[in-house]
Amino acid sequence: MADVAALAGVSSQTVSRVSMGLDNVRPETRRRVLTAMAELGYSANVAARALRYGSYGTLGVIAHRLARTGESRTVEAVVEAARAEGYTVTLVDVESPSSDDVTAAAARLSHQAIDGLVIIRAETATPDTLALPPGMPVVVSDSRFVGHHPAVGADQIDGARKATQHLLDLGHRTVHHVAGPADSGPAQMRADAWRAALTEAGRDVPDVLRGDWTAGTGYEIGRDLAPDPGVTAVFCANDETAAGVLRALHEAGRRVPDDVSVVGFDGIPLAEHLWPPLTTVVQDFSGIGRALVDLLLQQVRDGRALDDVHTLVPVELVVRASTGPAPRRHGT
Amino acid sequence: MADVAALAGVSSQTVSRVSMGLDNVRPETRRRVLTAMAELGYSANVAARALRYGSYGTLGVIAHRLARTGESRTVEAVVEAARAEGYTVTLVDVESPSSDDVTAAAARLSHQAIDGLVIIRAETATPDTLALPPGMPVVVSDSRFVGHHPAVGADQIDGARKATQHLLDLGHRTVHHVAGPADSGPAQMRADAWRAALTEAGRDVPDVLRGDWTAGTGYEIGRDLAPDPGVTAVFCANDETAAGVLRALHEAGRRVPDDVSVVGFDGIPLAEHLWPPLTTVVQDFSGIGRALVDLLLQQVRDGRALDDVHTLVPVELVVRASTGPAPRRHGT
DNA sequence: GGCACCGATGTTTACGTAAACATCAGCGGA
DNA sequence: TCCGCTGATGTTTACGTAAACATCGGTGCC
Repeated sequence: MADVAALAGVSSQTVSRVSMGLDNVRPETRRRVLTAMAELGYSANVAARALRYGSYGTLGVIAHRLARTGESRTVEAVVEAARAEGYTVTLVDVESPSSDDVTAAAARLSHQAIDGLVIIRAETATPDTLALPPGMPVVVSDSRFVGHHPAVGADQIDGARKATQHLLDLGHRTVHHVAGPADSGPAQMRADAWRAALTEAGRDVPDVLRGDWTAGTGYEIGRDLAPDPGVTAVFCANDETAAGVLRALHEAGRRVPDDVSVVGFDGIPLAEHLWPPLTTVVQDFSGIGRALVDLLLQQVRDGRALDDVHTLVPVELVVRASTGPAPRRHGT
Repeated sequence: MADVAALAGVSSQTVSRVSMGLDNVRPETRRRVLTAMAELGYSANVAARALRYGSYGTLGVIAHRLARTGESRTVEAVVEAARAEGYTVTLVDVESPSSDDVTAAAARLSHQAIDGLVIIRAETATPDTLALPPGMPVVVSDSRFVGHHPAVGADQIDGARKATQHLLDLGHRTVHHVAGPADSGPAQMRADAWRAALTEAGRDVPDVLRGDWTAGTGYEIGRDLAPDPGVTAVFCANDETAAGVLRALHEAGRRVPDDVSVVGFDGIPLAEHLWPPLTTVVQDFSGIGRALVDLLLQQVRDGRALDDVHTLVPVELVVRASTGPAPRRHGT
């Protein structure tokens, strides 16, 4: 900056004014400064600016298993929304969603230069154990922090109800559920809503089949289910799991949807191109990302904590070829 | 820091020494300072430290369409590798891979606090138009920058050759190719290698079918291909595209692999659970991520540019049920 | 013509940290 | 006993920026 000032024959303060776009600089002076800046390849030092202002123009994001569908799409949306607001995003991927790891990540990040923190799917973390720097604005996505930190989540319950009801409407006597891991909040909500929908309809509630979001366990569970003629409708906690179930059904020679109907959850781009195309509950990940950034920036800018805000993002059931009428039973 | 010093009854310099872990502080003094730090919830201000040192402990990453398979897995690996080296990662997602957008993103990022820059799949950008701050260390992944910036890429050529050869070995007369977008370097390399493999084997080279990495165009192209009995083997530029092709073949009633064999590229987790399970060329994304960070940190730490380093990460052909012997032709 | 005011620009200072240098107490050897 | 050395700690300064304040030349009005 001093070099630029010297070259342009002005004071460093004038350079600062030009670089900040203030208008109380003579056009002629401004031009000289800009020329000097270009010539020296000058650009403002962010560290100094952050030091001066106490803010960084950066949001921290903590995600678990970033490469997973929901995570990467949410992160993409957060990055996008943050950019629109003039913020960049610093990312930390935690190995496990345990509160210890999340706390450690939060600590690492808050020692970094961030103005606020987005926690994506802090599955098992409980509020008591999440130690955050005092005054650090936080939002969480899809978690159990609801009531402790502002939160944004897709309407898991509505989605799971719609999926279950869709299958019942098609004439299936009951619906089996391949759930996500027990320590996941969203998995729990989906399972609960599935159970509630069956109970309200007065149907039998089969045991929950416990998956871990991966296609691999979906496949294994599917192989157990396939020989059972009583299984005619399966609601899977996510699309990957559903893909595994579909594969197991194909291998066992059971036709989809003639013998068994399958529904997924998430709405991954590939869902439409599985075989058969998968009926699924589509989440609006980019809406979630925008809402997260929105809620976070409200706090960052007002310097005020929003404790009990909870934004619910609607979901949509998209019906495709993987679901169909229940097969006629013998003697019916 | 001043508050901590006052509370502990020492100078701020002593606080600094404790916070940096230097050992020339009496244990008793250190204890007092640590107590004061804990009491006040003190943690060092990164901006000031960065200002003092001129380095930020942060790497910038520019990605296009972050939620795509290869991108998110590479980013995850970069984040992981960077963390292992004590760096955090700041992320920018560009809307298009054009050099304009990448340049703008690089400019935005270099105004941010970063020590080095990772560009993932800068598809169309050409070196001439990529204006980077002088002295900013850079690595690129899978791009045409090879020879201008240090680069890391999967061995696209070997992978595409293996895929094509695998199909020829199964007795197929030729192999059709559903390519990625024309402006993508990796797509180009895969198409070139496919063409070379066919030519060397003395086979006909069908027209390239131009996709855009999505399952949607794979499906559309698949619908065009399905009615043609001359099409018995299809090599797709990525797994998503292959999923679309599979769907189109199923809908048209062509059996896989009995009538048509299909090969993908990338090795997404879902590939194994498509129907039928997809033969594909598996890329080692986490290896790529590690190599990128490696190459970048060499430059950051030595302050020296590595101009013509090009790390090639091996790929592996994984054969599954989507490929099989060529169907017997009439009269053979 | 002189004075008050305004816009353009320069000067001083503070942000929080850590290196460099200064100081000071205590200890061992001559 | 005194000197010099060593280790612990304090003081000064610089990093690059921008706010706050100071200055200076010009303009308009009485």
